Amino acid sequence: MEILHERNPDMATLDGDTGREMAEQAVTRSPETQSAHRKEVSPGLRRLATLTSLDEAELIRIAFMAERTQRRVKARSELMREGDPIARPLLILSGWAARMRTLSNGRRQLLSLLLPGDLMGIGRGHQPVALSTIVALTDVAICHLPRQEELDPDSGLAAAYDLSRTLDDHYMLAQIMRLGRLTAYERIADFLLELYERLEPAGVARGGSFPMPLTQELMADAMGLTSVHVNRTLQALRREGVVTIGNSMATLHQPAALAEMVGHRVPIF
Amino acid sequence: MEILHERNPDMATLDGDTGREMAEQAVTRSPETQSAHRKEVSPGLRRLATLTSLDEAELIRIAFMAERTQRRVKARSELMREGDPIARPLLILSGWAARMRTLSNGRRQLLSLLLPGDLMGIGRGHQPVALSTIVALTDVAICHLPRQEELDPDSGLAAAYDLSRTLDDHYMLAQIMRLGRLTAYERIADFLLELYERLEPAGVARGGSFPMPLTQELMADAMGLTSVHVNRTLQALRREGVVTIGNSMATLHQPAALAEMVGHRVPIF
DNA sequence: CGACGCGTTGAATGTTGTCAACATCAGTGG
DNA sequence: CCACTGATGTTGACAACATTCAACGCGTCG
Repeated sequence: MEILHERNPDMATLDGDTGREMAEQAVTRSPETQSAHRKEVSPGLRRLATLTSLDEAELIRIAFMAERTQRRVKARSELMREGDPIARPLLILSGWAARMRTLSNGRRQLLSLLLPGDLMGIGRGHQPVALSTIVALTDVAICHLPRQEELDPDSGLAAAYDLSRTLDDHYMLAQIMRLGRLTAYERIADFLLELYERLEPAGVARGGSFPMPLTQELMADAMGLTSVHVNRTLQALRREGVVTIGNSMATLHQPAALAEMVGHRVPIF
Repeated sequence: MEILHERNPDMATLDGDTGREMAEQAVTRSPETQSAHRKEVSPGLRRLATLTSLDEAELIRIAFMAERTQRRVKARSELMREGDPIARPLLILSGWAARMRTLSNGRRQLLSLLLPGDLMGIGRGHQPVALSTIVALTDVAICHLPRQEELDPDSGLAAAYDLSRTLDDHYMLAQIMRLGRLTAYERIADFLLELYERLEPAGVARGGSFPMPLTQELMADAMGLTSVHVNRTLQALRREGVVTIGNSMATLHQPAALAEMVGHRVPIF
């Protein structure tokens, strides 16, 4: 089994770099301006903007803050360890991370995924503490965002925080359903559907296709299975033409039909 | 399979009755006053008071509000349905409830338990919506509490809301670990340990013993197993002298040793 | 080249689910 | 008071699902 976890990575090393033109671009983004330099907006900011309607001034402030506070983290390093105090909210600008827990005997469970546009540490109360270790699954870019108390309660960002928490909960419940009551086949199908659904607003998924950086072993840790069984189940899904996986990409060929088949549910908001 | 769910019970029927002397008693409660009428405080209020230090004035207000707004709900009825708006926070004064979801084919999963002192609808944002149906597993008494926005942010109750949310999350993560990576034997042991741990501050568990109103089928729904397998696994636990179950009570004989054996973790706060 | 991570495969084993039957008990109504 | 009913717990035989262990291919990277 491969080993994740490498405490204290270069979290504090590199600064800005991709955040360069974010501010202007964020401002530029309006429903009509669909192409051009719009591409350069980070997936995380794009996804954040889909959560609520953010006005121009807010977008500028967020984009600047993202630029100023951006950090890059290498795959496999720990973003956060269980019990750590969380000083300020963090936004995932790009890359994948996950909350995980490991048992003494080595069994490992991925608790929830953190994808571009997801927030960490907007939790609960004034002294939030990480409830689980967070590991970067790919190279990840993150930035700080204002604490909830610093926000105008009626601002778009405050609403985005609220919605983000609700979605977190929704996906935790989905995870519980998967692990408790779905077969391996259904779990994987449901999981892939969720990935597509969550990546799409970040602008990194289109037409049923999305990046799939997870190894089969990590998928196994996410689904409470072994990597061998994930492998065999993926083969079944491929054989049936449901999905194509390879080259770090996945494609769902009949998302709607598949969702129907495995009873996949989308968030109700 | 037994059918839960009975939409719209007599939620709106009976009023106060056990809440009679709550106010005085709540006030009376101080570390020294251990016995006497103290017994009459509802498990839910007792548990709530253990979450943070509530000053006298706060206790009085809460106890009065509990008395004024108390409702009783019969076992098997729905307290709330997925998608319902949640007008105000609810506190469980006594009895057990659960968040559950059912799949089209009848498979059912208990997502999380709600025990005396647990809160519902302190969720997220200003327009919280129930993410899952909530079913009363036993007869339940509930009451309203103030909305977070109505509280002094520095009050003990606000702190209790924060802590309650954190604990909710903790127990959801525990549920994910159980379902994803524990064997049936470990799941049940871990679950029983959690029950004891959560019921103790409500004053309804002592010396390893606690009320156990769940049928084996409900335990199965909680643990992602079948009732037949729960039955067999419970027999193993009994045979090994780990637990005694019967007469709607359960007793753990070596909680500490059991926790060690199955790697059970307690909340870190 | 060698080491390593990752995906793949086969065979054997283990765990959990399914189906069906029966025991017990509490409650219900004749 | 008894027969009936329904919910719950229990058991056995069997099937299905998932894990384990071990091995190998393939590509990447140093």
